[in-house]
Amino acid sequence: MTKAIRDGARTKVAMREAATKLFYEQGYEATSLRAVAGAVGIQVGSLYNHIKGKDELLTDIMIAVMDDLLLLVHDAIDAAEQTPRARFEAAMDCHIRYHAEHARKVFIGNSELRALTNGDRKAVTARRREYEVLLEGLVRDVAQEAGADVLDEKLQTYAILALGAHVASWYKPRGAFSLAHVVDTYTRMSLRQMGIDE
Amino acid sequence: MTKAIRDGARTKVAMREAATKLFYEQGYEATSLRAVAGAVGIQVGSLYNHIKGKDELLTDIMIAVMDDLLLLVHDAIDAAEQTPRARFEAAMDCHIRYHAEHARKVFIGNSELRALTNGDRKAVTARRREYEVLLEGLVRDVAQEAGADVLDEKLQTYAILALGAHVASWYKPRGAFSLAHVVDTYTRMSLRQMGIDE
Amino acid sequence: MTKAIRDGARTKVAMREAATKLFYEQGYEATSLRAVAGAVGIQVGSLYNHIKGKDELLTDIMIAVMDDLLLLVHDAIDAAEQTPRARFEAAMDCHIRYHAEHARKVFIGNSELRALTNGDRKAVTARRREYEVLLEGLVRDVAQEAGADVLDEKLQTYAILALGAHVASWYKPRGAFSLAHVVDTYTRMSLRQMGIDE
Amino acid sequence: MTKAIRDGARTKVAMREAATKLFYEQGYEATSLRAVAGAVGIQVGSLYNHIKGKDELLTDIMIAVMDDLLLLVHDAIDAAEQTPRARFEAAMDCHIRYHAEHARKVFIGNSELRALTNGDRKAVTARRREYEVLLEGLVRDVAQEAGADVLDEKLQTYAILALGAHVASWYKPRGAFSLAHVVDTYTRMSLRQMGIDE
DNA sequence: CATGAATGAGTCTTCATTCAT
DNA sequence: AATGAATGAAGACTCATTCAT
Repeated sequence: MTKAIRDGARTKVAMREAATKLFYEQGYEATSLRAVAGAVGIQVGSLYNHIKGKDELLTDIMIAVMDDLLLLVHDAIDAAEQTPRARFEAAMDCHIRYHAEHARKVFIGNSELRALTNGDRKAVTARRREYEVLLEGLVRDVAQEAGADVLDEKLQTYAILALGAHVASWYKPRGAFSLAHVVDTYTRMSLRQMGIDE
Repeated sequence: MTKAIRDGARTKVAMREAATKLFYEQGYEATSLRAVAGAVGIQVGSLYNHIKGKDELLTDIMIAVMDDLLLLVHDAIDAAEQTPRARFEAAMDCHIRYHAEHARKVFIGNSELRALTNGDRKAVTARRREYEVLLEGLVRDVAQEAGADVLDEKLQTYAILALGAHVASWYKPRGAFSLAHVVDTYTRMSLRQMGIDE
Repeated sequence: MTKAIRDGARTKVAMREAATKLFYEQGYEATSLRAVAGAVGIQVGSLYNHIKGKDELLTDIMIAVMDDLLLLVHDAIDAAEQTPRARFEAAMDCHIRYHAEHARKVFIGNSELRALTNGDRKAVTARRREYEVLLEGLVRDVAQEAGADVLDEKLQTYAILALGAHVASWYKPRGAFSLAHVVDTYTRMSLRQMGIDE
Repeated sequence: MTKAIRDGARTKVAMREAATKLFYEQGYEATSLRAVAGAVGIQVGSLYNHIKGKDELLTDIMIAVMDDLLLLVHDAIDAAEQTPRARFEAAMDCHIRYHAEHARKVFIGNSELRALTNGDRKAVTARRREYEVLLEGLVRDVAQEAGADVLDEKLQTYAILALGAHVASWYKPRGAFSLAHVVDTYTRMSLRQMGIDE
């Protein structure tokens, strides 16, 4: 009866947040739009005033994550001192921190790729590939500067990506580890891994 | 007679394989029993002669993975020379190799935890915890023997677990990397990561 | 000011045209108001500034068709020489011509009767009955004048109505038959059918 | 709870009959599968044990009608004396009779063509075309034999098709006209229409 | 042990309609 | 007049599960 919120922008934001929470907790397929609508406080049909379909909700989250991540890491290395070492450390800080602080969105990004339609999947994987290339370049530069013998640049990069994904799967804000500790430890471990003395 | 029995057993195996393939490709929720039955070549209803419900299919896979992994790693370190270093390397070999060779099952194990019922989830996470403790012990021992300064034993163990999970997400038998290369590289990288010279 | 008024009227006309096109192509039930609004270039909600509901769109078309047809045939027979033969021929010309030239509206009138609400259906069927009675009178007169033996006046009238409906289902302006040819042929065939020499 | 009929064949027949009745009364689009299931006495989902989708219900009816009609008319002209006149009269009898006796199915066939998917529509229109060609041949033969001057063979055939469609739209078993009377009258009217004395 | 028919709850989506702005 | 956001009911279809044969 009462026509509730009546603010398109706010509704859309609420939808994104509800979807993020639910997709994280139950998975995309197991989350019904009923549940999303319920969390927002509107009727199911009303969702369609803001999206074309359920998949849009997922695609939006996944693309936004990668865009955010790319933007933030780029900003971080631009803001850092322009030495390979400083740039690498800035990137690692940003990488781990983002994966921890946005664990839910990142986790969705890592587990729901197959739920995307072909076109959307391409859009997401292109960004993931771009991120990978960015990190690989930083790995190469820092290793070269240090004269270090990286065993395999690509596998080394994968190891760093793996850390991010894993952090996103267990990090909790008030858990056993402080974010600073995790960031610091993983950055130093990665440098060691490349054969670079701290 | 024997034929009937043999067929029954064969059907169950086929079901497990079909379920593994489909859960890996589409996810548990997105996979219908109709699809499983279709892959096996029987009707949906017939599945219920072998399982109690859809979740049993998933639980079986996830528990079997952890049991296999625990068994194999235990066997590997038992068979190795009884030095911490040899035991750690044997475990790493087994860890990475298993994650690569059984990528589909492992991937399911990592992504479908939330689809399990409470009881089953506990059974699985208990085994995962057991595996983590096992690895952590090996990490501690090898570090102590080498007099190395591991930055954080738990985070170090997580990094190794992360490698396994990540390998399972991209490794393909006839891909760009040979299994031996991946195993060797990640083992050496992990030793370096702990501050141990090779 | 005048602009607003003019636009309002223009919108209503556009709505009727869009509805005619869509109801003809997809049927009343299969046509959504969204589609009508889209064809007009406005939002769905805006339609309700001009109509009370979807059914009004259909009723308007169907009643207008019958009113047009009645008016035109009446005019035609009034304008013709006042002999039964001339009046019948004038009516046939008008009948066939209208069904061909307004094929879409007529087709809607013939297929969507059951979509009308009871009251509206009565209004339409009353006019259809009136048209039938009008034709039947012309049939009777022309037969009597010619001393012809019409086999069954009602079935004869139905045959003429059938021709109209059928023409509306296949006639296309630039098709294989010219309108003049169709009109002429069907008029002569109808006379023959009644046993009247041409 | 009770698992009702349990006889696939009987259920399918009941579905077809229910669909015919409902599609005739309300139109294809306006008929819900709920209604069909209700008329059959099963749940909506159970319909899908017998059909792939709602459209199959419609397609089946429409194709069966044309197949029946073609078969019956062919049989009728084969069984008739082998003169053009006898063959034409046999066909007309069968044509009108079928349209009257199966008015509902025929009416569906004439009004729901646009509801079919492209492929199915082609299958149906091919049969309709075949029927038209069959009738046109009979028209030509009977006219030639009688030395009659048919004004336009195609339009003449259309007029006969129109009669069938129209009959199907008003004929009721216990209505004002006996079937024999309708058949006889329309046959004679059609002969007259072609300029053939009875 | 497999089948095919049934269930009933649930899915996403579309729709006509209302109404504050 | 037009918009955009909401409603609530209904739509077709899918699914896990049951069970008589």
